[in-house]
Amino acid sequence: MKVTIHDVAAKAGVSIKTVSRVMNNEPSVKPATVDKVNQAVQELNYQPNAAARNLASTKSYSIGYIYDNPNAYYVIDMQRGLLDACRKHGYELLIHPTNAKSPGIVQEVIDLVRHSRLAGLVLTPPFSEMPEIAEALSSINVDFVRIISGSTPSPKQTNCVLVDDFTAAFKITNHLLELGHSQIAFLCGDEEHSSSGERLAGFKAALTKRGIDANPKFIVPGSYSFESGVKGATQLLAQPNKPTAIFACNDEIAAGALFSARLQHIEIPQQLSIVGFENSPFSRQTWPPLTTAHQPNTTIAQSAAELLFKQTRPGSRSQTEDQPVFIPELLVRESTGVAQQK
Amino acid sequence: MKVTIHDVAAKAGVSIKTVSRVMNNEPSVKPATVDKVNQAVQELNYQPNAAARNLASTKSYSIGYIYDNPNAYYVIDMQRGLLDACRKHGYELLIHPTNAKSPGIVQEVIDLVRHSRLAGLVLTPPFSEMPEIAEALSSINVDFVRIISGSTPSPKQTNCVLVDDFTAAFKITNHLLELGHSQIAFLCGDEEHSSSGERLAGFKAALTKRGIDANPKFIVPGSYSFESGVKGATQLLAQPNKPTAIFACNDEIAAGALFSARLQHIEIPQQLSIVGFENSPFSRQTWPPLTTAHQPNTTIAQSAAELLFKQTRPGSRSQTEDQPVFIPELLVRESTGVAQQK
DNA sequence: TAACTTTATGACAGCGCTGGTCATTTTGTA
DNA sequence: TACAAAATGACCAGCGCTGTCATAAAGTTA
Repeated sequence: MKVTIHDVAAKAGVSIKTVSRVMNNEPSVKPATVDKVNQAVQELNYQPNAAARNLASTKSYSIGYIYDNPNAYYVIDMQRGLLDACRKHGYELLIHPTNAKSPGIVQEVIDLVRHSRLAGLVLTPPFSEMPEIAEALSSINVDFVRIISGSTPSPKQTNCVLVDDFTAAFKITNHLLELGHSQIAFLCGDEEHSSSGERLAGFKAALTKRGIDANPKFIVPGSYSFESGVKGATQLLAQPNKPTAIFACNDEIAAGALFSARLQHIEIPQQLSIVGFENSPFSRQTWPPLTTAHQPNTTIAQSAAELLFKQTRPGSRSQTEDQPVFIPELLVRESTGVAQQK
Repeated sequence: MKVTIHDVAAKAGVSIKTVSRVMNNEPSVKPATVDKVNQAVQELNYQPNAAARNLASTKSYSIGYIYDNPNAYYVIDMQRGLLDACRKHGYELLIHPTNAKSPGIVQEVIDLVRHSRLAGLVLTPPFSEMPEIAEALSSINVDFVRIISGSTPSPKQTNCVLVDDFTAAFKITNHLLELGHSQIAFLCGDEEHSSSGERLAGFKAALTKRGIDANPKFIVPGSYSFESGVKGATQLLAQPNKPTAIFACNDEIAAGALFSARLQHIEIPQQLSIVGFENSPFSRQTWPPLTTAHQPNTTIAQSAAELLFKQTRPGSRSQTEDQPVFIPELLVRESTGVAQQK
């Protein structure tokens, strides 16, 4: 019922020390022994007692997830992925909701790490994009992994999981181009979020490749909100020269755009195509459902946690020094259609 | 920097055991000693090490929060409240996302409690409404607190935090009645959720009090989703005898109803009033913003955690034996207006 | 004031694990 | 076959705290 390291040792016919070695990926254990132990672990469903490990070890066995994201769905997904990875490795996850804009945020993070003796931290936007946090953590020698928007792994930032918004946006734009659209507008998200810039860049690149110049009037600044989508789309659709498609920087903006179009009795997708980004739950609930880009947040989170564990326990085997890149995947639904003939 | 119980003991001039007693509100410590220790704790900014406590104690210093709620906003709010309470009492929070409908769910919960040695559990719907879970937890002697829909504290269930959906629904309905509406329809949520039944009951009670009979055709079964709202409202508005107001069982349904009305060029609130329930973030983002009932989820969660701590540590002083009841508060926004003259 | 009960406090073991040291066994290599 | 190298075990201390039980201080009674 309560499985301890002793039970595993007995079952595998080795000493507890060896079990400990296996659990911690320490070197100089024969592969055959590793297998034996792992099998016993499996059969007994052994999970190391995190409290005991934390207490005994100078290193710690818990990682932290700091969040301040109005997007609850994103947080929940991330959490789940982190939790999965933690469970697998016998780590604990400490969640810490906070306010990214609070002036004492850096100190708060440091205190958290110190007090809870965290092995490391997973940072998502906006924290992953705050250089002062990264510097502070480095200076006190705490490992962390950042989930950021980007396409090209750089040797400098080995501790990053990249979400390739650029390529995803490129693909989405291509989808619209293939449907015959050439008058495509872009509704931006918050400027501070690099994801918005990356997506815009991917959008522009796809147009350029087709020899189309992005119409500056069709690029509307805004923020990641429904209201911003309503406002942006209303503005666009009031122009004499209307776009035939709108690329919204995320699903909320797209929902706003959808709403605005509906108000003006514009048929979707017959008269206007709209795409979103993120594949949030409500992108399926709009009418028509949104074409969007799916971000596998749970998987991304898992991968971030794995990367963190590798850093934290350099002794571990399978040292594939990789920097994961995730490309959100195009998800075609009913909000996009063939471009209207002029 | 790393303050332990020994430091506090030295500073206060007592043994570590006494410090431990004070930290746990154990009886039979002289008030003067308590003060001495507390002062030392304050001066050193001592916080007990949760890992060590968990390891040493048969009881544990962490509580669990099991969730399977598609409503991410709800989960995030609950989490925050639980976290606040935990921090205050030096507890840890263990979150466990799972699938409530999985056949092995009861065993899973038991395993979780056993393995992580939880002091107790906070249950929200749907878990709080599953008798088999409550029974299983009772049988293995694990404390838990349920957050459930209800209005009258009962001596039987001392371990409940009540959310008085009945009264809140009553008030919302009154709001509509006061605006002159008499033809009010009700869009139900999932039947399994008792909240839907409670809200309906409150709705009916308010009508009855005004001498109005609820029109059975105006009570539409459904589920807590946008689609359900679209469907229900479409059905209602297709009838020759249309309601002048719709009470949606939650904001998502209300958003769906709003959407349906908009499709049919029905002006809100001039031609039709719509109310939601929950005050979820997007109830502010619809157009017009929804009149709704605000549920203080974070506060509710805090109170649930406090109640749990009291159960877990019966030794503690200030034993106010209360059963908190929260009444969601009417929040009037722009989706409701004076009833149209016929 | 002695004898006894109650209350307050302390000494000590041990929770489950890791880290270190050293001895012993097994394996690989010349 | 001899010897070095790798793999494993035995053992101990200790992480910071609580539980148990023994002991000291205070309060009560006759």
